[in-house]
Amino acid sequence: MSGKFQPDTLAEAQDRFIAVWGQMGGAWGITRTMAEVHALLYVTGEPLCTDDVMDRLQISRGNASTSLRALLDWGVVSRTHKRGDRKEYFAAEQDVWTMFRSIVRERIKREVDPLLASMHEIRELTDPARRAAGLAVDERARVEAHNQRLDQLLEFLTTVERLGHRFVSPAGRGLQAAATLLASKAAG
Amino acid sequence: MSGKFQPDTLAEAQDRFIAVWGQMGGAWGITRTMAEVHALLYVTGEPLCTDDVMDRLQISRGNASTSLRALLDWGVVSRTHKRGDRKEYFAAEQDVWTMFRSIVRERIKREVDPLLASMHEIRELTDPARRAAGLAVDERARVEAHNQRLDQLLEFLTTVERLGHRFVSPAGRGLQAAATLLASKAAG
DNA sequence: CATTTATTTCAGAATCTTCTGAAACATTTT
DNA sequence: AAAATGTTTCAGAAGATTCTGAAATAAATG
Repeated sequence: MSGKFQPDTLAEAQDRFIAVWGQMGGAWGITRTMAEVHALLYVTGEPLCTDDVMDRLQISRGNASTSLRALLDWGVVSRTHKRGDRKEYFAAEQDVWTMFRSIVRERIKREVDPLLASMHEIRELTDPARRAAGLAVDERARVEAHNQRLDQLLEFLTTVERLGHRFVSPAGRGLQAAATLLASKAAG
Repeated sequence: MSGKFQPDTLAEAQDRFIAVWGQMGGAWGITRTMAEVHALLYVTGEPLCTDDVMDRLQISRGNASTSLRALLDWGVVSRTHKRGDRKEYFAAEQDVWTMFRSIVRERIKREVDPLLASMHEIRELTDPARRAAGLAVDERARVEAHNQRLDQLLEFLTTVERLGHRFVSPAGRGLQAAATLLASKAAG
């Protein structure tokens, strides 16, 4: 016993943060391990090499390599090197808003944009100019209601996509400020 | 052949929408089937019973029941009845913004709030007033850097949580308008 | 250019998630 | 209160995802 101070309190806090962050990753469609690796790099604050990650998280080399690569692709982690050391080191982006901006950018690119493209294709299937000729009136009404539903969704998704782009763009600092303000207690 | 008009163009458009919406569900942490059931109810626009869902999506009764129940819990689908019919029918919320508001409300409640609670707990582990006494200076510096990182994240998550609440609240129509405006081409 | 060191890849294993189908439960009708 | 109809639950099966570990590849060193 060494009095009030536990020498590994910091390590414990890190571990718990890693666990919680990993859990969250799972709920939002990225793998738990990938989120854990990110959490480790973020909470550590300094560059770690593959072996550091393997040892701390108790995962295989393959898994560590794959997760680090994925984090690089997302743009939330970058490579570094140490003088006189052949290994690669990895460091997480330390600014939370910048990190979040990267995540938004990638998710729009990977999920929203393809979804919008598909939705436009689907919408064209029932484009009245090309398809409605010769329909019975009730069928025509059904197609029109369908089109209204798709259009509503398309408009919504387009708004989301535009907001996202604006947030992500260099000028998007403004949106960050707006968000902070809108979320403040003052803005009633 | 019946000329230009394909009698099942509507059904094809619905099926493709269901597929695309289901796929998206997977990427955002809800099950594909649940998203498909929701897509079916949304795109159909009228109440369907369990058997309708089973037949159209080719899934088991258990799966249909569970998915519908989950959608009810999320608040994006509601129960209905038909006169002279003992079955329950299910209809999706038809307003996209209302639907999205429900999703945001639930995700904050289920994922952001618990995350914030855990983060506060973790932050307290390294609360300087209680823990820093008697640390070597370098260790103390490390703990302080750690605390700054957690605080940054906590502040960010709190902003997200507040924005979400404001969006979801009855007064949140204002935020919807703001979002639409900010995403418009006009707002340069 | 052979050796050492570091990184990536990927087939199969382990694990986790989702689905089925039948039994249990609930409700309404006769 | 028995029968008929509709709904939920859940154990095990099916399926999908993630992980391991060793082989292949790449890069640096002497």
